[in-house]
Amino acid sequence: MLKPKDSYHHGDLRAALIKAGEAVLAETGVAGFSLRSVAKSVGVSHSAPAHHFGDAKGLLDALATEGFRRFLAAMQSRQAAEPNKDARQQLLASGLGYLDFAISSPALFRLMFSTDKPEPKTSELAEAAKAAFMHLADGVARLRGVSPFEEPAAMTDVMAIWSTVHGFADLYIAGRLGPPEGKPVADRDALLREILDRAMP
Amino acid sequence: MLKPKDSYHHGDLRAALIKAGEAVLAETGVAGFSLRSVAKSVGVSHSAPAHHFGDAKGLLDALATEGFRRFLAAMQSRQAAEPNKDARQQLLASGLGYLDFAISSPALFRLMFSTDKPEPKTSELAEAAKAAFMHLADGVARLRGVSPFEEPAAMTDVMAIWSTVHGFADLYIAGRLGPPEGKPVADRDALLREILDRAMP
DNA sequence: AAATTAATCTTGACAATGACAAGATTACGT
DNA sequence: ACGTAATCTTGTCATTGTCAAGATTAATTT
Repeated sequence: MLKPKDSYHHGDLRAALIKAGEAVLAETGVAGFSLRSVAKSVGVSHSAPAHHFGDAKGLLDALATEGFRRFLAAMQSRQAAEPNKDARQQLLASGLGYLDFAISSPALFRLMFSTDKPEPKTSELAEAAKAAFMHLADGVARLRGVSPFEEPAAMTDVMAIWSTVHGFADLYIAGRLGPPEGKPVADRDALLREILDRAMP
Repeated sequence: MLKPKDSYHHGDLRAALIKAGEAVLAETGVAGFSLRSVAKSVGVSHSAPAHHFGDAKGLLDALATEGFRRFLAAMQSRQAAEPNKDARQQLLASGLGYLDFAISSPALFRLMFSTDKPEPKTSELAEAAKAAFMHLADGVARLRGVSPFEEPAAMTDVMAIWSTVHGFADLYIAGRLGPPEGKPVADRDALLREILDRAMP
């Protein structure tokens, strides 16, 4: 898995482009994102990414896919920190992980939710996004004791919880809910807990 | 205020560019937006917009400013439809107007909240955005009988309500809350009412 | 092991774009 | 009427996405 930089073939270009793409996205935002800048930061020609991702949208889709996986991992990580709590506390913990991810990767978070919902075919992006959604649906199922896909009231809970945490995260990273910097994690978490608690009466 | 197309000066180019810019934004999204395409659709040279808006960000800021004004008008319009209701129903009506705007102008809505919160200087964008926020703050003040700027609990209400309706709108226009098309307005409104109601216990 | 095929990456080109500079045309104030 | 400022055009350059053609290396077959 080495990357001999003096050889014609890179060896692991696809992974390197994704990694560099995330860095460019984090630094410049989606506006300053360009295929050529990513290629340059990896040290390959401007046209090398095309073979792995097709066009620009292909690389952005790959970044969003990787983003959804880390997004799910962030929610699970917060849950794992308090394994013995009840379903409600587990669901709140997921919400905190949701916010963690948005704050740690705001541009990627925006990218993931800016594109229209991908076709539910067998695309990796659609699968990764669905896995994250299923995490929420499972959490509500445990809270209510019934699947949201069978009980409309539980699906309403899903939408209420999702809307609340998503709106909070989106407004937070836009700097519209308070001072962009400074608020310690404890306060931020407590605020989201209180607000999110209302969404699951 | 006529627009003699055969004269050297346009006469009302600034307004025409904003109008055309909104059309381009609605059709192609922010990704396909370009200064030159807007200029071409108005029938002026590719460099004409620069004198009125400086660079591309200048035009986008102007579009966002106009967007916030119509955004506020959409909320007030829904409120005006039921003038004799109590503060809670008025606030819910504002939320429906929030969603109305997001659905009618999704690309513009995304633009308005995608940029970082503008500097609170005397920019028109910051003023228009603040006016929309003040509408929400006033609604909560009427509901609770105290200003959110004096009572932290009321400010928490503001954040809860804003997060909920914003998240719902953002997920809705991304096609993630249900079928992108088809749902009649009545169902959509009823769903948002029920969810938003939880945010103001 | 040698040859053929496939995959990977480079080079070159083209049109579209944002930004800038310089000039042409018109409006406006004195 | 004159001079100044505002408005708009033309021309240019660097950057970008996309495509086509070729060079290099890896994989597969024989």
